[in-house]
Amino acid sequence: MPELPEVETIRRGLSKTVVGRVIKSVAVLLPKMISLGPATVSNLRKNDHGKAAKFAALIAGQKIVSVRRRAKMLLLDLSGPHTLLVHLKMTGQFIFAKSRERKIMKIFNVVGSRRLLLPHQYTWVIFRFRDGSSLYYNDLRQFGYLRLVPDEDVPRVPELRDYGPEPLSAGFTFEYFSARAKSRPRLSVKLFLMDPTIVAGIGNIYSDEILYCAGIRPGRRMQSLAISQSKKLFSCIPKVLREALRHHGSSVGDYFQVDGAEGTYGRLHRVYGRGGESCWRCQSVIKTVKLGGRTGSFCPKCQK
DNA sequence: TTCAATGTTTAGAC
DNA sequence: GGTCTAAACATTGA
Repeated sequence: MPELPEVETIRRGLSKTVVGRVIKSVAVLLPKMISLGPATVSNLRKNDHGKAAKFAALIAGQKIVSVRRRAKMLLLDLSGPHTLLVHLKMTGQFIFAKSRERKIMKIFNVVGSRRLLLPHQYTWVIFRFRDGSSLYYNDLRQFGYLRLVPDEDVPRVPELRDYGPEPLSAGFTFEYFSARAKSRPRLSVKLFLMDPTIVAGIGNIYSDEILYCAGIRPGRRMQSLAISQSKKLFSCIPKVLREALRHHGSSVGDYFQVDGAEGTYGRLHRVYGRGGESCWRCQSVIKTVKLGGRTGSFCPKCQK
């Protein structure tokens, strides 16, 4: 569930907490979560035990110099010649805990919630710093990964290479947006927004919210959009993402900030996750539609 | 016991 | 190459 606003919030949290700290040791509790080199997903499934030891040995003694973000990927620059790439996928979390004391946090499952003590049954990697603080990587579904890559190989990592422009950067222009729209005329507008090679960092939550902002139904084909709708859609992308960022993202599912706090944007969702409820603007019942196996929610009156 | 749901990314068919 | 479908991953609850 972490999308651009959530991952950027986590990046900022890591910048404030772990940057400048020196890693004393790393505990890898589930070797399949980590990998070495510019590997693709197929290599991630290999599960050799030497891998975890090598991973830990390469990281121990390193200082975290900075934390960057590209799309939904986090890049932790280490003082040595490696960068740690982290993708949280659906349920990955980074939680920072001062000193050695275990910190109480919440893990929210798809339905319901429980409070668990850290480290818990979904903690897979623990970074222990020289000053006694710790950074926990938790991942209920185990879909995320931590990949240690030599600095010179970072540009060759396939996902990083293929990402489209950052929607909050100057490189994301209306000219680019319309050119890509022209090349995918039959694609539904929701799947267009969610395609990471077109624009980075947008998933199911924010594609729904952006389309509500733009007044466009998720199933509309790109070629059917009027110029005015195209422009509105383009302007809603940074508008919605920046608004979500101001609220530290949406805590639906398992997303939490690095300090364990929730993101509050979920309270402001106009359509996502609100199928069957009424639209705040016009009171119509929010409908849902399946597109490419994904559920999209929209207001049938506010969105055309 | 089976199956749908969940999100991202990749692979394959047409 | 565009477009669509399915699969992989793990867990949960209906």
